Amino acid sequence: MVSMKNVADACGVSVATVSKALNDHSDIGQTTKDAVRQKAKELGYFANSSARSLRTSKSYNIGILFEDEARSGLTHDFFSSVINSFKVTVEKLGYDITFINNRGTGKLPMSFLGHCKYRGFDGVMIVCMDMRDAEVRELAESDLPIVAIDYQFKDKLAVFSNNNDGVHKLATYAYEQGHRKIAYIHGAASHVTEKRVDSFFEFVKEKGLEQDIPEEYIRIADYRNVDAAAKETEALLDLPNPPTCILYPDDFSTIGGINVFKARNMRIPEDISIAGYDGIQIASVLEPKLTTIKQDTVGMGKAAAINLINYIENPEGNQVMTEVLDVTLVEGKSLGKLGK
Amino acid sequence: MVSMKNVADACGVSVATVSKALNDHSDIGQTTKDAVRQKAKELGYFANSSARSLRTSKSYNIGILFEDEARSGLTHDFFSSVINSFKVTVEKLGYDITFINNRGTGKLPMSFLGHCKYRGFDGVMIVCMDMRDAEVRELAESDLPIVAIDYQFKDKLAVFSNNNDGVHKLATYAYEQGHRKIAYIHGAASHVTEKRVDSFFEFVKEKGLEQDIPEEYIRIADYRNVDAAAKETEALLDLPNPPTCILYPDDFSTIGGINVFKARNMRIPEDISIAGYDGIQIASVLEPKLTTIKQDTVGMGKAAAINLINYIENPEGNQVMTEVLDVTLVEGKSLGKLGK
DNA sequence: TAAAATTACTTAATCGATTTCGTAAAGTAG
DNA sequence: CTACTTTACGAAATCGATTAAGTAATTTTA
Repeated sequence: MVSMKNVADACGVSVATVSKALNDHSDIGQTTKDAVRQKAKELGYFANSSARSLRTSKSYNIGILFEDEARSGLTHDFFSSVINSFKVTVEKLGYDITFINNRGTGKLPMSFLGHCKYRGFDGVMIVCMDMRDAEVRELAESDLPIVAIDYQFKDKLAVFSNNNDGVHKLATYAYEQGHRKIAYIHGAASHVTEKRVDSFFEFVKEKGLEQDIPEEYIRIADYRNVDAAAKETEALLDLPNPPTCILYPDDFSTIGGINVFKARNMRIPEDISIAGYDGIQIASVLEPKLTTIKQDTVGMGKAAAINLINYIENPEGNQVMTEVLDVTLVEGKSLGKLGK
Repeated sequence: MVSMKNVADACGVSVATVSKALNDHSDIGQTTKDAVRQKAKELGYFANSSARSLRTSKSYNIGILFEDEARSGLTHDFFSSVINSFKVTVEKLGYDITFINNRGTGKLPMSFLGHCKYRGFDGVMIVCMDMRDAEVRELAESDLPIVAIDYQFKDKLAVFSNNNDGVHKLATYAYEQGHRKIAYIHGAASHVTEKRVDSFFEFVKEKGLEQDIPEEYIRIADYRNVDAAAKETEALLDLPNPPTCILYPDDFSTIGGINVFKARNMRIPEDISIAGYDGIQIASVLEPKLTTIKQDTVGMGKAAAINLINYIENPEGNQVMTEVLDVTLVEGKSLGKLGK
């Protein structure tokens, strides 16, 4: 391995000079800098991050804590999009990303926090975890700079998608299209789900739809679970007084509904109106084009990255601790005017 | 920061003893080991990977080189599934993963190889890159342990999905269902695409279908591009002598075809038969269920991880340098018997 | 019982880069 | 021509952990 020592020897200068030359310090002459850089390239010198961060306590590495309950891992549209945007942004800012796990490195087991300390991450992004998990809490209560997605830890950074607004906007849109009998199949219990459901009930109260929307209209199906969505759709359609519009937990889940409608020879949106949530690619290619709420995943990843790194590099400054990103209603063709 | 020094002082032993105690060396007494571990936990000691790898030249960290031409990044079903499986497996084996980039760490720019040397990765997985890129070549020609997905670098490990077999199997299945006029919309040029197309022509020759399958039946549409697939589908249907069966570049692309058929009131598989490729989740939830070739993404990621780490830890041993994973035909309902 | 072996540590060098402090040489001012 | 700056570099400590080599104390062997 070629080290600064080798370059120094080859140039006839000291290691200190090589270090300063490569890092462009002001107290090294231009001639020397050029010579050192030239030789470094010639010898195939590469800096050593271990040595550097050992000395400086700066790793230029961000940990990502990401574990999907459904174990779909990185194949989860929403989260992988956020993560990808986060990755691109931190890389642009000169940082790398490494995934956090609690399996331990080498042979020794290690908690999430232990892993972060071990790797010396400058900061951490937490996304899509069971936030009540003991190890996650331990991490969140540590002194590390942390940004969480769709969750607020005490005194930590957070980036939210406007979940209240999303469902409210969607339901209101359905209302404006003339729908009153609006059913909502929401995802499995979580902080995000809670907010969405609350916001749906707020909409109901706001429009005085307590009579139109009975309890049976509110159902639950795991996120991204087509079969579960299909099952709940059947149940809704079999009600004596079925809804005219169904809101699904997410875009993917609508496929479950669509299959049921097809089997029953129901047309969208003539016989039944539906809407998804997320605004992932599939929403725009289904026929009819899905009406949905697009979450700004790219914006979320980017904001998380920028706010986190700003916090890391400037811990005293005025920080954006919490950022809420707007969602947008994507008007497809799946939610039509009632009676049209 | 709590270091071994602190633990050593608190225990009244030397730093060496602490190190050995924590690493379970045989020349430390059980009493001392217990005491040291106890104190370490008490003081909140965490090992320091920088110090460790500086000393041992072992990082227990694997670099992943992953850049999608289409810039869909981690949201790409196939690749993200391979990566996820790779991640899970290496973590089980005590390694972390970090993404490689060439934006440089800190402030200095850095090539892919430079980045790998800088971080001291023990090995690298290359997936889904333009393998002819100069920087990729530089990396692939280095002395680093490398495993590539669906590509063979000289003297490096590789894991393939059986691309020849896949298309051949699928086309043959269509043939057995009575189809002769089989069109193939293949993906954009790449090593993988080449293999698949070759294998299709092999099938044509094998069955003597040169007359049935004219040149116009072979078309090109970017992978995962619904619009492009739709366009090519239209073109195929508008031929004076249209095909009875269309093979698409991937599962997602079939949606483009499905939309076209819907618009033309054509039923699947009664009026037209189709098949996808990949076997991602969406294939199993579409109606009708898609006939497709399932690639063993989980197996690929796992094999890549196991072979790479085996190579790293045992460079002299007998290595599995190249592994080809079988694909399986998933019989859906989208490719039917002709004339039935 | 003396010699040999085993046990349980410690000492000190080392990995590669950064950084504070120091200093010789050259330049500038008075 | 002397005194003060400025420029350009070097010496050495340091970050935290590992490990070869050494050593004292204890146990075993002959």
